[in-house]
This record gives sequence, C-alpha cells and structure tokens, in this order.
Amino acid sequence: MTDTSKAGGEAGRRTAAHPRTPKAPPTIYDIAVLAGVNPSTVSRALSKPGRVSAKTAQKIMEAAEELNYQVNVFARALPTGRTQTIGLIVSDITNPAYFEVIRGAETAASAHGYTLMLAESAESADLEMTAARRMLATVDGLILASPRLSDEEIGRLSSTKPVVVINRSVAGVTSMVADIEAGVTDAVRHLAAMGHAAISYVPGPERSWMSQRRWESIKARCDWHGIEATMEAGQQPTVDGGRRAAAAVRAGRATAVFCYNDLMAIGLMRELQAAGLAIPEDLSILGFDNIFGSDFTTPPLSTIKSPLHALGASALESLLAAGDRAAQLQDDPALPTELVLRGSTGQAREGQKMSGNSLATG
Amino acid sequence: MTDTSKAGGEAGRRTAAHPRTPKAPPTIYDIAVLAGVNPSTVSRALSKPGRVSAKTAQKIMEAAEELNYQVNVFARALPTGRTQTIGLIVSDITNPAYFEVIRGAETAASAHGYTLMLAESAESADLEMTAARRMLATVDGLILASPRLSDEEIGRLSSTKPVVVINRSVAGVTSMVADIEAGVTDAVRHLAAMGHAAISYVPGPERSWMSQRRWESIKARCDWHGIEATMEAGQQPTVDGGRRAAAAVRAGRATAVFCYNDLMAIGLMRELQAAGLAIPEDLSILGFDNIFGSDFTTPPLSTIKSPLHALGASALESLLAAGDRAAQLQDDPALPTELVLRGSTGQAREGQKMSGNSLATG
DNA sequence: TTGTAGGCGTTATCAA
DNA sequence: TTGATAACGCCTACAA
Repeated sequence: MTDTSKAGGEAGRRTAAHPRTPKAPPTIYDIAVLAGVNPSTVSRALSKPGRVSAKTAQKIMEAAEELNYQVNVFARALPTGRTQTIGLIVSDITNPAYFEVIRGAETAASAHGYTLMLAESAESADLEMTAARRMLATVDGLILASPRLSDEEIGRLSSTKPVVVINRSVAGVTSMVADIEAGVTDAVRHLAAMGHAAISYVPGPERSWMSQRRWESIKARCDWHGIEATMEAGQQPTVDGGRRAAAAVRAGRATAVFCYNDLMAIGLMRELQAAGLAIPEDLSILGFDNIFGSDFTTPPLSTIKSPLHALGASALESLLAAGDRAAQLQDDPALPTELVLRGSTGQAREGQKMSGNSLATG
Repeated sequence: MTDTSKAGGEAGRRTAAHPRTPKAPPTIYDIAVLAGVNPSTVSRALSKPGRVSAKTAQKIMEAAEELNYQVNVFARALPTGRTQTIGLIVSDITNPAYFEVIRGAETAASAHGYTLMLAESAESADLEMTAARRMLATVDGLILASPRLSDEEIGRLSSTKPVVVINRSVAGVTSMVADIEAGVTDAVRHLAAMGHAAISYVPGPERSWMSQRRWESIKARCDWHGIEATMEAGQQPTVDGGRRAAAAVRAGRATAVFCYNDLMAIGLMRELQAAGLAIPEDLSILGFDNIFGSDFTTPPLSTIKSPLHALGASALESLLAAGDRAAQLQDDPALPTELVLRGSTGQAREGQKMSGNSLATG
C-alpha cells in the first residue's frame, strides 16, 4: 500500500523544507509552498495563463522568479508528449545551400518559442532513417530537406508526427517546393538568345526528387525553344561530383550545361578549366541555388537562385500550423526562383570543337 | 486513497489486454506481460545487460522485438536526468569553418550512441546564453565553439553540466584549442623570406578569444624576425567585416595582412581588388582555417589550416570522458595547424605606394 | 478559481 | 536473479 492514501498528494514528496539533496533544482512544489498555493495551481499558472486569478498568478510568478525555477522538460513531456522542439534533417551539412534553410527554420522556430534540432544524413538513406527515428522520439515535428528516403518511408514517418518535406513531393505529406519555373524559363530564354542549340543537364543523385524536377523543367523549356536537351549520368551533388561529370560533358555536343546545384557547377567548371577550357567561351555553365562562394569563382557562376531562407521558414511555419492543409504548396509561386546572371554564361561557341587538353577520366 | 494499495504495481495500469488508446506505443509493461516477468525485470534487461539471467533476457528481447518497442526517452530521463544527447553551439552557422567541426562532433557522437543537438548564437552573446540555457535543460553536456560569452558566464554554465569550449580558454573548463604556433611560425617565416618588413592583423570581434590569441602569436613571431606588426580595428568575422577593413589596411604601410579568418580575408581581398589593387603584387593576404571556397577565389587564398574535424571530435570525446581532466589541452600539439600556401601571398612590393583607385570609406 | 489525486513510462531501492 | 513499490516532476480530469 502507499502512504499517499493517508497524507494526500504531497506525502512522500520532498518539500522546500526537506530537500532531498542540497541543490536539487526547484520544482512546482517548492513554488507552491513559497506562494502558499497548491502545486496544480502553479502548474496552471505556468502553462496556461488565464486559467488562474491575476493575483495568485502574480504571487506564483514572483516565487518562481525568486527560486530561479526552470521547468523540467522531461516531466512536462511525459504526460503531454510535447517538447517544443522541431527536428530538421538536411542531406549534407557541408552544402552551403542549407545555411539559409537552417537559419530560416531556426529563426521561425525561436519566434514561436521552439527549439530546432539539427541532423544530417550525409546523403545516405540509412543514416537519414536512423536520424529521423531518433528525432521523432523527442520532437514535435520533423522537417526533411531534400530527403533521400523513399516515398513510403516518408509516408510512414509522417504517420507518427507531423512531417514537412523541402524540395520533395510525397503524396499526403506537406511539402515546400520553390517554383523553379520562373528561373529556368529565364535561363533557357537567355541561353537561346545567346545562340545555344544544345544543352545538357548534369543531375544529382537518383534519390533526389528535386534533381529530376529540375531536369523536367529544363527539358520542357528547351523543347519550347527547339533546343536539344540531354541528360548526363547522375553524380553526387558535390564539387567532386561535378568534376566527375567533366569528361562526359566534354564528349557531348552541348554548348551550355546546367548542373543540379552550384557545388557541382563549381566542380565541373574548375575541372574543365584545369583541362584548358575557357568558360564561358567554350562552354556556358549554370548552377542552382546561389550558394556562398558561387560569386567568387572565376568567372563567377551564373545560377538560379533559390529562396532558401523562405523555404526553411515556411516549412517550419506550416509544421506548426499542424497539418491543417496537407500535401499542397508544390511549386509554390510564393517561393520563386530567380536567374542570377554572372560570368559563367555567354555566347554559344561556333561550330568548331572545344579547345583544351585531354582530360583525365574518372 | 489509491487502488494500488489493493492490487499491487500493476493495478490502474493499462495492460496489453486493455490499451488505453488503440495505438499507444508499447511500454515495458506490455513486454512484461508478454514475457511473463515483472516490469522491473524488463527495465533491467533493457538498460543494464548482465543484471538479468540470459534466459529471461532472451525472452524479454524477443517480446520487445515483437512489439516493436521503443524506449520513451522522457520517462527514462525523468529519474536519471540523462538523455544521450550533446549540445553544440557555434557562433555562426553560415561560417563554413564549422562544417567540419560539426561533422567531427556528430561522427564522434553517433559512434558513442549519442545524438547531437545544434544551435547557433549568430555572434550574439545574448542569443548564445539563451541557446545554452535551453540546451542545458535537455542535454548531457555542451560544446561551445568560439563562444562570445564571458568567462564567468561560461564558468557558471559549466557548474551545471559538463562543458567543453573550442577555441577559447576558460579557467576550470575543458578546452580544445588548436596549436596555432606551427602554422603562424611557418607563415611569418615565409613572409620574412619574401621581403615583408611590415605586417598587419585584422582581428575579429573583441569577444573572440581566438582572435586575440592569433594576434599574440603573430606578434611574437614578427618580433622574432624583426618585422613590424600592427593590429587594425576589430570587425565582424564575416566577408563584410573583411571588406570594411580595406580602407584601414590600405592606409597603413603593411605589405602583408593576416585576417582573423578566411571569411574576412576573402572580403578584404575582394574589396581591395575592386578598388584596383593587385593581389599579391600590391599586398599579400592570409587567412585562418582553410574553409570551403578559399581555394577558388582569384588568386586562391593562402591560409593557416585548422584541424576543424579533430577539434569537433576531440571536444565530444573529452566531454564524454566526463571532466576527468579539466582545463587542459590548451594549444594541444595533437591539434596542429598547417600553413597552406596558395596565390594570395608573394614577394613584398618595393618602396613605392600601392596602386589602385580611391576606396570608398565605410 | 482552486484543490485533490491519479497517471505518464522508466529507474532505483529494497526485500524476497 | 527477480519482484514489489516508491520516486522522478508535471499535467489534468474531477471535485469543491
């Protein structure tokens, strides 16, 4: 039997007068004693303002202040399951494109009193799943930026707690996708005006929905302009991945190349330059995102800028708006991309073959 | 009175036969029923292997497997206070220098079964304190990378839970600092050999201990070589901060400039180039860290490379090693820096003044 | 508006 | 080795 049956809710509890250990952090019981009210009143005053009289609320706040009280998030989470924490998983923490996504999400989170928990999948579906599982245990909601997971896996995840994906579309899951049409349309029009008649695209990983999406958009616009569009083999979405695409690009007839992202575009450009090609004279190169550093290559990179900050912020906002409207927002025109023309694009080279030395394969 | 007094520990609990809600996650009580043992035995089997007979452990594991059991981290944290989570606060998430610090910490964390929680202070001591407080409530330990907090504040933080600082030295707090001497020694020697007789240093924020440390090291080496060394006004440790230092640098007589970090070095270089100066002919520029992008400026940046990954990993390791040896490891020779010579450094210009147009002040 | 009392899922302390 | 039971700190019907 329990002694609670004899002395009520406070029996067996440690009181302000008899702390169990000298420096245990104060609890609502300590506050209750100091303010001369019941612990449950303290709880109410602290978590649902308005459900308690102004006077007692005042007393309680002062007592809490005096004791330097901090809620125990575990104790709070145990009955409620809520932690005021949102998880964000990015595919690659070393991709500067995520800077602003993270900042956007973090800013929006703080604004709502939430904390952001960050993890990366390092481009691995397995690691992503592990991180997602771990986070879901702790977090009120999850944002997946450019996930490498399958649709089914994401769907399963989202059945547990609210999930929002960025740069991905999954049936039944809220999704934040930039409207790439604006940027691609401008870019292809520009290329057409510069005389380019054959364009190629270097995609990222196969698991990247956004890579596929970008190709479709480019293809469609090229068709419209009567430009030949071809797709190269997929690569890792990194500087090295871009480098590896160099040989194939050189072997083709395209006079302009879109890369899945700026990282790849930079890698491709540098590898080509190392082999003696002139950019943009021999080849025009375009990236996506407009990341840190894309403006200090030589030539500076032309790119299609993504609304990275807004993507992160909107994802978080719509997560907090708690799946009211699910699975919408695809190619949201409120998240437009924009062509940023710099030095890596120019007039199409004339009929002759590219100059340059032979290229190491790899 | 409670009904527990009549029916023992399981009374009033929801059982496998009578789940409270249709799909509530399984608990150790469910496992206990399925395995025919007491819940406390399940707890032991799950959290302290070896304290239970192999046979029952086996049964329990199978039951857990079958129910797809996941521990409730809050429930576990309530009595223990431990969460298997480590916090990492960086001063600026958009500084690529933290890429590898984060990766290093994250890798080491996963290797030990810990999860990393990341936050940034955006170069603000207030935000840093807020983030630190929030994290300390949840986390088993905290890593502060280039903190902007005062020594006292950090000391106070570390009295709560284990804290490790990176690029900072605080009495009584474990600290991971790269050994900058190696890199600086080589750099100054190189500059001396190239005929530089006056060097200046563009520091970062005053709150940055590392910035001060770098200056001391540079000054000491310059003294040794009989080179004049001056320090400019402090700036934000960003590309813009570097730009803002351009006017002062030009006004001085130094023929070579160290910047607190690569971000600033890149900003300074670009601002100077925009004004018509030639790098390195008119001025040699050096950064610290060797960040992403420092090799694709024109000229590529010479810099003193920091062991970023090792810093993050060691910080985490020594955090888990739980303050066994506190406040050591300053300028740990196991974490050496290294001079990376690229194109932004060269022969000192001769007596004549720098060329170039007038420079906007700011 | 405030108090009472039971429960959230786990660990830890005793006994058995 | 295993079982019983009291915390852990907070929330929340329900009652007053």
